[in-house]
Amino acid sequence: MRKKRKGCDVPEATIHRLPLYLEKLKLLQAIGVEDVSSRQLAESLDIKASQLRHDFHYFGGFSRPGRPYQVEKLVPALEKIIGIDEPVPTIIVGAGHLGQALANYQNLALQGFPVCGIFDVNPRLIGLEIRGQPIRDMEEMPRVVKEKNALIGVITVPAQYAQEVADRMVEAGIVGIFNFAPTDLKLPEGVALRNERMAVGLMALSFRVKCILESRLQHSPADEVGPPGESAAEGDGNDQVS
Amino acid sequence: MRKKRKGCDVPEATIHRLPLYLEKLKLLQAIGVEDVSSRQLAESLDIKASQLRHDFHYFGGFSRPGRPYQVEKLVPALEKIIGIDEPVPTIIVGAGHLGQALANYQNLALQGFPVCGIFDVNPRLIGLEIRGQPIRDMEEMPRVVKEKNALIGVITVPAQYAQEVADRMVEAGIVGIFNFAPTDLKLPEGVALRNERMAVGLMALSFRVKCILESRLQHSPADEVGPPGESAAEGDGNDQVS
DNA sequence: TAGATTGTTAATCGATTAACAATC
DNA sequence: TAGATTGTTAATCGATTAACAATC
Repeated sequence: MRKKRKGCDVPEATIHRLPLYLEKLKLLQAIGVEDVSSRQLAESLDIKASQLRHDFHYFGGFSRPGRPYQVEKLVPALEKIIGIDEPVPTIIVGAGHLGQALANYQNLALQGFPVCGIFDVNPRLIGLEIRGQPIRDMEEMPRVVKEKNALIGVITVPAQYAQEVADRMVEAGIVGIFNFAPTDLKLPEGVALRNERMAVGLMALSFRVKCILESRLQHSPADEVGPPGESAAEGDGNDQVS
Repeated sequence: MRKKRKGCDVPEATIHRLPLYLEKLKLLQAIGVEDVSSRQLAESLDIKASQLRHDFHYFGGFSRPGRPYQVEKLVPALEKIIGIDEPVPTIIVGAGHLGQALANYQNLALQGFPVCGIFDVNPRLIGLEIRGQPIRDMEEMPRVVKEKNALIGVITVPAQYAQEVADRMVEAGIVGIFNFAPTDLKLPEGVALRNERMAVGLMALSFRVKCILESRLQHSPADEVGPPGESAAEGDGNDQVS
């Protein structure tokens, strides 16, 4: 017994690859592929086969050794691991442009996160319907969370209200918070947090863009547009320079 | 001369921390703080001071040794490194809910990414104004990119159109692509890509939520809601279990 | 059997952290 | 000077990759 705290001491990097594996496997499933080897699957994701097997090894028992993976078995196995083998009821607090956009985004439900409540404090928004669902008064949030057993809460309010919203979510029983507000939320133990900061992503991209522009200047001074290359690439799920 | 390809061989992890440093420093600047030590700054971001200094060391010359950092100097230095010392003109292709939400998000411009064009192919959307800017026909995109010197393109179209949009952006001269569509884009060399997949983030969160629920069951079987803890935490900019 | 494949351990690589001389 | 701080190198840690026995 080394470090076996539940089934949860899995590296961050591995956790972030699980959804990518699942996505690719669902595509294969859709076109009727039955078996897939670690080499094939890894290749299509631009990673090493040994990394994929190493990742799967944290959970184990996806295949018999010597035989490739069966898509039909691997898909539900990954869904179980990720925790979306049954729908994860999700609420959205903040019915501004972003909140409404998310509520409208049908893919969320398809991927296992049905929106079971949208809330705001703005009386002008309350009552509006989005995909058959009314925007509700924030006061109703705790009741809805309990009724629908909502587990995940998405925060799309302005930064100054985010902490208060988070506190009320936690009190209502929300277990995971998906935060779009650019603030550092303080949460009690036993609540998961993921910050989704678009500005951070844009700035990382900007850094690369700056590097590319600089290298263009070096290679072809006085050119308006650099010469287009040819190679292509996909990444670890986020970003890279092609 | 070991590995000195331009100024761009900086670890991913470091690049992603730069925006966080900048954000915190701007907050300090706003409340009139003049000097800040690596220890203070690192503490407020829940990282080690040595990591912060190590990160800065890739660029160097932010302070004289022995003296703390001067906020007034560090802010513009970081902006320069990230590439937002002057505004980075940005276009959005796809004026659906998400595209409109982003176009409305004033913070983008404030953080250095003014939206200089919003495009779609849907005639019902073309002509609508968002914050004084009309949604334009996709055909106009190349012209606008050239006129405004747009560098970054945001893709908020359905997945099946994303590759075509990306191709046209690259042809028009876009250097960095911020992709919200859940597809693997193939890009020529010399174009930076960042995928912003909300589903991936939600699934990583779901994994944690599942772990938390399991551990609650272990500790207090037959309890409806686990006992709230107390500690708090901030992360590396993304996610963690508190 | 021969070839292909997995699960699993060991080797490599890179990022984080610690240590400390140089500086103020 | 003594205390605090940085820049920078070395030590540690963790994640990726390679290797290979076991299996089909």
